[in-house]
Amino acid sequence: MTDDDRVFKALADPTRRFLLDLLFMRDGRTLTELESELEMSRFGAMKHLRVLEEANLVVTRRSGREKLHFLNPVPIREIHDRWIDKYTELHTTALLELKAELEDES
Amino acid sequence: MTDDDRVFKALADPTRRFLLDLLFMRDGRTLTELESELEMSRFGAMKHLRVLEEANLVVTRRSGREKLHFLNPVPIREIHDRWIDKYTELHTTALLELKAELEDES
DNA sequence: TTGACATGTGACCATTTGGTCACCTATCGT
DNA sequence: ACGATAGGTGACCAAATGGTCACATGTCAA
Repeated sequence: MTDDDRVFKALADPTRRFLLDLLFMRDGRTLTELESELEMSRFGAMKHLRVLEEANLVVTRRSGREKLHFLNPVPIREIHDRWIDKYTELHTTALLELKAELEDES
Repeated sequence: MTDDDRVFKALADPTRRFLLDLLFMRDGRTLTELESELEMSRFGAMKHLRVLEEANLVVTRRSGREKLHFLNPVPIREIHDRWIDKYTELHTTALLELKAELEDES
């Protein structure tokens, strides 16, 4: 399994994306705190966090019996750079802004 | 299935990422041309292209009996914007440049 | 030191996914 | 018209994935 395979497989699950959303809002949470936000057992949450950690999307630090989780944005940025050409980036941004405007109006 | 679920599931497979790489290099290819680059049957390739199209990562245009495929960068950009904070973006870019330098040296 | 708490492991099962095939429709060039 | 070419559908099977549980380890606080 390659590095980028791990990243994309990790992002493929909605629960794991939700965990990243939680950490994007506030970093440094424990497993127990994150698990309380999910609709599944602690074991399910732990399995998902492990996948995120192996993909390097989440980095952790131990503090006594607690394990703190932090979001790492680097792999996300690498996805962007893989398929967004520097020269078309401005164009893509303009399209996104147009889309946002249209959705605001509707 | 939500829009972003389709996008991430589509990106989860290495063959589909390779198809995006091919289209990133050169747009407007037919199914037959893309299939010739893969190690699988035409049906496999077609199934993958269909998934990419339903995720809006690839858009198509018919021309006679041929179907031309184009890369659409918008969903990729949306992934980036979901977890990369405008304020930390510069920092992340710096980290990536550092990483690239280290890999060049090794 | 003892009980409660935070985290970790391996086995297990239901569902989803990747890939192939037989067969079909539509369009091109002669 | 007709063979060759480009693309499309539904069924099918092996392998991977999401989730749970019984059980285990390490750490805190009184």
